[in-house]
Amino acid sequence: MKLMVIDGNSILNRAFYGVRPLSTRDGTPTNAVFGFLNILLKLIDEEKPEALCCTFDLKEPTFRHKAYAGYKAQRKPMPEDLVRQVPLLKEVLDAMAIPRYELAGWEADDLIGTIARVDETVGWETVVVTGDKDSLQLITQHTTVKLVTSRMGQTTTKDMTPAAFQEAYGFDPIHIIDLKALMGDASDNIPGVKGVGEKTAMGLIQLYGSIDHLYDHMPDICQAPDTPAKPGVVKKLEEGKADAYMSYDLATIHTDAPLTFKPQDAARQPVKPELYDLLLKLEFAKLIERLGLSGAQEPDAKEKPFTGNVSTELVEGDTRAAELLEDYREAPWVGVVVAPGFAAVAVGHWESESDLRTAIFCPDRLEDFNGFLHDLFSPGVKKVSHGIKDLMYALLGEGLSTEGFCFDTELAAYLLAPTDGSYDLDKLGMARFHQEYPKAKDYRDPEAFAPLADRASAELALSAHCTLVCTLWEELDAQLRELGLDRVYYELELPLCPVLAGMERTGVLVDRKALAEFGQMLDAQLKKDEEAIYELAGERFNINSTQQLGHILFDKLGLPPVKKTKTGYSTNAEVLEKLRGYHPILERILEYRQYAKLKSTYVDGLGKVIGEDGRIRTSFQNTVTATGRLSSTEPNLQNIPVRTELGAQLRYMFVAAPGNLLVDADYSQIELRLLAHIAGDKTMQEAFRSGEDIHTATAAQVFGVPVEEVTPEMRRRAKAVNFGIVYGISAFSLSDDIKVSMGEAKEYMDRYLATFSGVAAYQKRVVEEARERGWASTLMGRRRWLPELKSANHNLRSFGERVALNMPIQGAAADVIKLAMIRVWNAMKEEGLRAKLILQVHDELIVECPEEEAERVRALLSREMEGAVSYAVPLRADAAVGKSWGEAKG
DNA sequence: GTTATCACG
DNA sequence: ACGTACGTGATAACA
Repeated sequence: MKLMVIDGNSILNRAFYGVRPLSTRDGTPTNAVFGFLNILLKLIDEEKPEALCCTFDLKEPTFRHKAYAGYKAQRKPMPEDLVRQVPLLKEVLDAMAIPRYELAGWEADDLIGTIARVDETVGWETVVVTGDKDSLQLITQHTTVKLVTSRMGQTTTKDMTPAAFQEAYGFDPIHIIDLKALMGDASDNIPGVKGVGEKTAMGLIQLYGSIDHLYDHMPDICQAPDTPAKPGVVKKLEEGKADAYMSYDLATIHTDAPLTFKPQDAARQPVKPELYDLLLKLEFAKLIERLGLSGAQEPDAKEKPFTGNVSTELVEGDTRAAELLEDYREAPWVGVVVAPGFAAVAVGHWESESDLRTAIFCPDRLEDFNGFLHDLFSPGVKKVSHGIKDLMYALLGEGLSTEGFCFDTELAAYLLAPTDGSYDLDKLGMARFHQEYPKAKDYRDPEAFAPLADRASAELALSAHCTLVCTLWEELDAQLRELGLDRVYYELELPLCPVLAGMERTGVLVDRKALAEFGQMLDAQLKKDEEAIYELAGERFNINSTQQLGHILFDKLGLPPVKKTKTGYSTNAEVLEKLRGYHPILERILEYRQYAKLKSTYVDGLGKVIGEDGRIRTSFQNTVTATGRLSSTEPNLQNIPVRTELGAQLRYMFVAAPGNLLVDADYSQIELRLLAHIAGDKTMQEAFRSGEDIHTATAAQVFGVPVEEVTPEMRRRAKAVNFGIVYGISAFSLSDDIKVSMGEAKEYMDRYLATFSGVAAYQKRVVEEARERGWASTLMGRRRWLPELKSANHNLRSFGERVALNMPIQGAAADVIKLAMIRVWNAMKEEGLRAKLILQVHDELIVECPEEEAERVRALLSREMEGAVSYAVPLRADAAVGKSWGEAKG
């Protein structure tokens, strides 16, 4: 029989620092509880203990530490956000029927020790779960300690058995007390022997085992062969003997706490019904699902989404449909949810203030249905939906209009919290109404609609989601206005949706034949490299495996490992480049890697998604990035190679259709220009107005030489500093990037900030402001929440500061090009052009148009992009025409 | 599912 | 004392 005892404070603490900040909608921090429960569930899964309990420290000064009053407690106080989660966790544990043990005057370690001792006497095994090494002394044949470390949401555990401990420390677990007696433990206020540190103490304990034994051999420890004792240690040990024995007592876990405990008391029990409500309150939807919980009773009336009634109607027959359409035309808005392939459509609207009607239309008679769709999606019916860009893409495929959409709940939820990651309707409903809703996949998946048996539940989901859209959107709208996000929403994001849907629908033509030939060439090269590599390595292995490659390079060939990853040797391009001169295999591997990347990701990857018409249709995600940029998936067309000559050949395979041309326009240095404007830095603004290359101009300023005397190296460094400034750099990273000493990097940055004093002042201002407000924002008001700035974790806080520096710049650039896209779209429409926007790559737009329009489009693109905003520094957008992307760009 | 690598701005 | 640049997505290996 096995009992698992959890060191509550320790694990909660690890979880707090290991899990990114999370909170409920009302601001209650929950990350530590979340992390704790994840660890707990994982361990229960792994260990399957028959009994389970948890121990906690109480705040009072503890029994053991009182014994040594001379040592003042100097433990840092727990951060406020962690303190608040302790009672929450205890509540959850109670609801899970997991007994808690806490005793005034006794440390958690003592309670754990006592529990483990009781277990042993009655023949139970004990697994101690903790993040602290203090408990290691409890290890016996029947007691193992699971050491938990948690970082970036990843939990790793290490099972410390007597053997594992021996392996790691070189002595028996019980002697960890002796070790601490010598070296002390600052975090536990154990002094140890003055002048004896970890190295010496380890050596001595490995050799002598206990301090008793050590002091018995005291005078001659320096004579022993292989002694770790340096001269002078004997004296220190003798002087510190009293300290050593006192520390020994302090370090000893007491296993005699007055606890009435039997392992049977902690036997696993079913969870209590309260758990569901509690987890709901904490907004742990995933955990509820994982535990298979559901509410025992009907949800509380006040938790209902609204007080009105919902009626759902399955619409059959076009007479009824036509009737309802009349209502929809008159309603100020209707909520619309569509199943894939228009298998079914749910429409909701308020019939009176308290009566919401949802109607589900099914395409039993496809012809009538198409007529219905045509009317429903006409500009006159104002529609609210969830994820309208995708819906518009589908509408375009059916030849339907994309006009008349007045709200998108998904887009709104994204703008309100752009780092949340996903904005499924059921999640939004859960967060708002503390109620469970069907998952979207229930009906979005075309498969879900196919079998007749699933149809009813799919309809139910449709209706529920339609209700959600109807009841959520006005509140989301109010929140947008409250946060000043309404202009970004209504003037930027919403009007961009039809533009994106159109781009996706148009797609981009790919020269299949050229791509295939390129692939064959790569294959041939790959084969050559492969053989050469096997020859040079003396064996065949999987070159794609970093593990096997690391073994060949660093173990077999004996090359010096430059860098390590957490799993082994690093073999990335930077490392291989550095080792290049040492062995001919390295260039081959570098070359192989380049070819392999091009082949697998681009030639094969793109080849797989070319449509029947030869065009590739990416999906531009508008609810993904934290800064407001778009992202491109399936395939990603925003990372097509360009930096190497070989890779850039791919761009010549993205072509215009016969009789057409591509026009490519990109902003020149948009982020730095925006920085100059936002920071109000006159020097930098002037540098841009002078028309000089900005990196050269920067170099001239920073190095104090005339522009003509700027060397390529100076320009390269200035460029790196410019980039670094935009990213919120540290001197360390800059030095790493441009391979100069830290001091030199610091020097560059100081000179840069002295030259561009406006930027320096801005940097200070923007971080402080973000810290005070809790968010960073762009000129147009796009917002990113930055709870990291208040984190107790230094790394997280620094990250928050860099983001506070970067987001307003990257975000502003994203805002500008989004605005430009809308302008370009409108202008092309107004001028009656057949030109079509097809791609956006952050600071670059690509249009396909009939040959005869190309010149006009080129001028239009430059004009509309440059005129999107009017700031202190003019924006520049260069446009060029070509038969292919490569041609138009080059 | 996570990790390492590498493609882009 | 600490750990190190912002934002993305796809692939192959490995657990």
